[in-house]
Amino acid sequence: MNKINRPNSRDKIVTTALRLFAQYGYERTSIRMIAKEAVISLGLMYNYFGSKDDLLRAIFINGLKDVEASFTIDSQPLDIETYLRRTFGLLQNNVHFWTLFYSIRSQPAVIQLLRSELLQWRTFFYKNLAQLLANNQLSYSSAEIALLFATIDGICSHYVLNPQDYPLEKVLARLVEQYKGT
Amino acid sequence: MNKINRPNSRDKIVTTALRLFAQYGYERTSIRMIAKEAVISLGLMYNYFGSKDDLLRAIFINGLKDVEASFTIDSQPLDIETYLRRTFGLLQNNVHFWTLFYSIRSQPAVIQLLRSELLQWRTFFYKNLAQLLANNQLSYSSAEIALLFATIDGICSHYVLNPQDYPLEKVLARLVEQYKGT
Amino acid sequence: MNKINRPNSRDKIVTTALRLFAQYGYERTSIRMIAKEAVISLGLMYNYFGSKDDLLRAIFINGLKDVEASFTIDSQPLDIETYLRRTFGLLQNNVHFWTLFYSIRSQPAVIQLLRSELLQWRTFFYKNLAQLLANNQLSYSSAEIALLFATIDGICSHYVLNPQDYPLEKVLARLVEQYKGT
Amino acid sequence: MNKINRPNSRDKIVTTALRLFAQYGYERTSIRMIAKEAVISLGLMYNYFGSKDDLLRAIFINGLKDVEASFTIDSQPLDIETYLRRTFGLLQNNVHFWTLFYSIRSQPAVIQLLRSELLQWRTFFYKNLAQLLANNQLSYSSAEIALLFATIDGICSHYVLNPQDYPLEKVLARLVEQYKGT
DNA sequence: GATGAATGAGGGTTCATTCAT
DNA sequence: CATGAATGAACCCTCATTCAT
Repeated sequence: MNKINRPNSRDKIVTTALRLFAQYGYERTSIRMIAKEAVISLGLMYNYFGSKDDLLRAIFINGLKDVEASFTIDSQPLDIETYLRRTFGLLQNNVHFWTLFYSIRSQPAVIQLLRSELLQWRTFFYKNLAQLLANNQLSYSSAEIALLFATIDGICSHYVLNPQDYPLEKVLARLVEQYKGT
Repeated sequence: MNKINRPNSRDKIVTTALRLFAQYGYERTSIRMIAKEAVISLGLMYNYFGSKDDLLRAIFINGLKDVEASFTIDSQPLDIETYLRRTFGLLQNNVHFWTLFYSIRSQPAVIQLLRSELLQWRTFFYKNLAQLLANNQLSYSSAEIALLFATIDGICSHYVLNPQDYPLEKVLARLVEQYKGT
Repeated sequence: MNKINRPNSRDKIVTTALRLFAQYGYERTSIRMIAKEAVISLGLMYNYFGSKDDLLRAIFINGLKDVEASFTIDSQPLDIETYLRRTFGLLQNNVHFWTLFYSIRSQPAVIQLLRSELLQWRTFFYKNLAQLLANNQLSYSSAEIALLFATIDGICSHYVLNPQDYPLEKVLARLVEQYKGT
Repeated sequence: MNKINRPNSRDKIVTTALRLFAQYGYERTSIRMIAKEAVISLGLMYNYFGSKDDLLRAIFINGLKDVEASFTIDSQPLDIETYLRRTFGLLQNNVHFWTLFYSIRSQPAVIQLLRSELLQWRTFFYKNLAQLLANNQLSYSSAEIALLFATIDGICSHYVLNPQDYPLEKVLARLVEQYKGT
């Protein structure tokens, strides 16, 4: 939103594109669809973004910024439950983005566009998890981290496949138990 | 392969398509690319499959058949390690297929084509995991199953993103420990 | 024509398509041919019409509108000669359209697209003929109408097969005689 | 039919092709459809005919032969009613052929293939009609002939558009009246 | 900033035709 | 005679992108 809540064109484009990309997939969403849905003219997108790929990249970078923001404000260590709750909170706050994220992460063609962003995300996540395990007096071998990473990522990807029905809370509880109980 | 190792056209199409779908993604792989790569004519695919979608479906169904085959031959219960080794063995035996699998599972448009196959796969996996946990005197609440499912799925999806470097063996060992040690 | 005689793209498409459809037949006229002949780009047609079928339908509806317009302006009954002259006048004014009309009316595949338009045309024509015969104190049994309809339709179809040489005027005169003389 | 009622392949091809051409149109009927419907192999048609166009021509020539045969057996003049009944009899005996005939006669592209046959048919018909009118002490100006030709042709073309419902008998009766009564 | 007509490469698909068997 | 796998030109259509207004 820009100024007094009047969404400007750029925001309308980004928001609409994110929604449609998530709903139909990046490739199946045409610029025409976005323009029609956002009620703007066909060519306007090119005033703000160089290409469709650029638009995707902008959306992506923007979405990942939230992650970093969410985890760099703490001065003191988080316990596992808090950490997971915050992670899944991000997921639930922006389901469209994470749906897009997972629909794209495994697409070899598109992945090229976002190589550095994805790498950065992965690195950030790894560091965070290492810190988390260390802070909680847990083993933090690379295997342990990779395992926890895979678990969290698996949960998130399952969640976005079916947000309505996924028992996120229960799975979270069980995961906390597993790590707390050891 | 047909007869004395001479691959017939249908097999060439399927093999090539699987490889290219995995490499470039389903949408970005054109029938023309497949024909050129398989060194056949443009129209030949349509002698064997009704459409590009049909080809994908055939590849998919075929790939998932292996999973079922691999887990329905046992008369006695498997322990966790054996089960995981076999699962990851399938993954490593057919990396192209599983790359395709993960590149498609989150694509809303394509998912429609394969809804029933995906559901079947998920159901089969769930039942297997429930059985596995029960056989090994472990809790098998739905949360526990969902958690283990997400973990295995997460590992697999991470593996196909980078088969060369992923420390599959170590992660597997750690996962076994986690479940054995409890 | 748009404004000061500068034909806009839509008109160019419609005019060119009508000419080519008439000349080569609907099926044998490709979108590429139309684009090339109209000196526009290949895809432009799709800015104005949803499909090739849609274009045909638009041309058809437009052509038939003229018929109705031409016969609904009279407050008083027409005599046979006037009626026939007007009918054949329409034919001569828009030979391309009527050539297309007759090239399509008997094509089972294409006919589906235009079922309702063709039915409407036929109904309108029938009503007109009934009125005409009644106004001129002639028998107007259904057989009489069907016969006159077939005669006029036959003349028109023969005319468009060879507009240069067809003795339309003489045939018209003879037909008028036949009905006047009875 | 060949020999003792066992239709040979050539006949099966011709019969099936005629039916399908009439039903779907020449362009929309593929060689594949014919082969499948005739239960023969895809390539067999090319053993008997040089091309799809050749097949059409053969069907056409064959169908028109019947017309000539039907009208060259008489040693004595026909009266109008007999003549018309015989003409419409041919129509009703081979609706498929005449449906095809009318679906093709106005198609500019296809007409080239059959130019000489169509011309021959028209000439034959004209001569016949001239003879008929002369024999029945009627005017036989070229306009009169063209008019009668158009009328008969119009009736035939209307008939094949809807053989079930067309009031052929009544129209015929009215036409006879018209010419007898004058 | 904003519009939308115009472009043309490239997509999936069809189909007449050939030819080795 | 008969088969059907194989070919590739051509078809309709979509879409990212440009640019004059």
